[in-house]
Amino acid sequence: MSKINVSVDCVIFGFDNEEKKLKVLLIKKKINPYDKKNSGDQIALPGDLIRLEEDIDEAAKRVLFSLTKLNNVFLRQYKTFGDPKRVQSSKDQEWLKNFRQDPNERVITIGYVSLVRMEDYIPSPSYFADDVKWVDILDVPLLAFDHNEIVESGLHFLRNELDHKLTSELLPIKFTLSQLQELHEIVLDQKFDKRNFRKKVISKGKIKETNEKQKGVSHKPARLYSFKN
Amino acid sequence: MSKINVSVDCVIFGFDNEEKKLKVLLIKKKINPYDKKNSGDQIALPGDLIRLEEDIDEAAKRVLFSLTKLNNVFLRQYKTFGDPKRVQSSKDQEWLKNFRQDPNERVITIGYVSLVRMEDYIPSPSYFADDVKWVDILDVPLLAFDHNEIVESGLHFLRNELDHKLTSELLPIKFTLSQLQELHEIVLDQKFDKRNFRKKVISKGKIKETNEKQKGVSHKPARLYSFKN
DNA sequence: ACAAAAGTGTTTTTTTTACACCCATGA
DNA sequence: TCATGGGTGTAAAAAAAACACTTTTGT
Repeated sequence: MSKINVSVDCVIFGFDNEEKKLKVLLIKKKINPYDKKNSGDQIALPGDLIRLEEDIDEAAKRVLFSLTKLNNVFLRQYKTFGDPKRVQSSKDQEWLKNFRQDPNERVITIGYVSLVRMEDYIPSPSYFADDVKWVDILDVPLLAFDHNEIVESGLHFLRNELDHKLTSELLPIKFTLSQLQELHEIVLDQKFDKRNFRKKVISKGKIKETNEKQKGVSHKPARLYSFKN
Repeated sequence: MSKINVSVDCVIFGFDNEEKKLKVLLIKKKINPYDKKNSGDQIALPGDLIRLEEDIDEAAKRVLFSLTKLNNVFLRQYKTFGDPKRVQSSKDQEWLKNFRQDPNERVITIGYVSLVRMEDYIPSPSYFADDVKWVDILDVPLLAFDHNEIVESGLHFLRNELDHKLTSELLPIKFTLSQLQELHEIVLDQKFDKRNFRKKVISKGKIKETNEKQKGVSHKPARLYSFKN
């Protein structure tokens, strides 16, 4: 017999339009209500065991929804973490023993990343999540298990793979080129030249002009674009 | 209880220096000796369940060795396959029922790719492998489970990720630039211009000249290079 | 009229591609 | 001396980077 616990962990990056920052969605896990010291307090990625007959991509969607109520998020599998000791550090045992039959058993986890517009996805804690919040990627605290490593490698993956499919989730259906540029700048943490950025993005042929313009802005209104298809 | 069988599958690509082709390593699985029809005959990737307390990267090495005797292969994890029905097609049940307690149980598999010099890695079947062979990537037959899909996506990954770490396994410690070029041409299935290839590969700074030259060739002997570090 | 972001072209630099001949060796 | 693959530079084309001023709107 060599069956193993398998979980999914979701690294949801949020593009914060107000603070112009990239954030990551973290949950605070419910602790044992009888534990007065709150020693089981844990900040973690939304993640949980997958079910016996569930597709892994489906599991990622379900788990994300069950803990945060986020729905319709495009999730991309990027890496599986399988160190046999990854959940056995002492900091994690307190929580595990309330939620798992055998808290010492290994868990292999499949990592998923996504990138969403923060304002469109208001998470709300549920199930074993006591709280859910967006945390600046520069202020990520010590997390449960190996979740700091999972966040790091998720960010790395995101920056290398930033493309049409991920970015098209992030903007309104109709958006300005400046919004698109800002998105790229925040995610990649790099500045681009306005003219060059426009030339390149238009030449890629993934977006098209609409006839509409911004309304109610106290400057020249920008033309709105949309993604093709 | 939601523990699941987890396996690794190794997609080992072999660079065939004689035929100048890219091949993939497949095993023929042992069938039930009492089954006269040989109906359990299966060609598959080398892969097997991981052990209870084993790191997944270690598992990939162990499994590859246990089935093919290949050793010291640099394996890279690239994707996890988790369709709950992936091992339940009828073509696979015959074999499974001889090797698994419950042949209907799902198995999640973690895919690993590698690229090796065929001549350096002479596989030899062992454990439940009846035979091991290198098969031209254009002649891959119908495989067990979803292994055709795993091979396809492994090839895709390889072509996108071909880099120093993968290629340095493929050549002798000291190699000529023509050997390096040929390797790239075969793996990527593309021709390159000799002068441009040399310029680019030298400018990347990953290789260095040695003072040695080829010996015993009936043409101008080529300078030998080695990878840095 | 002013502030604020939109919009737009040209030049320079860098990178990539195309291309052809002489060289050193073994047979 | 011939056959074989080794080795080299330059020009053209394409892609990327640098750069500054005018326009339209709301206040």
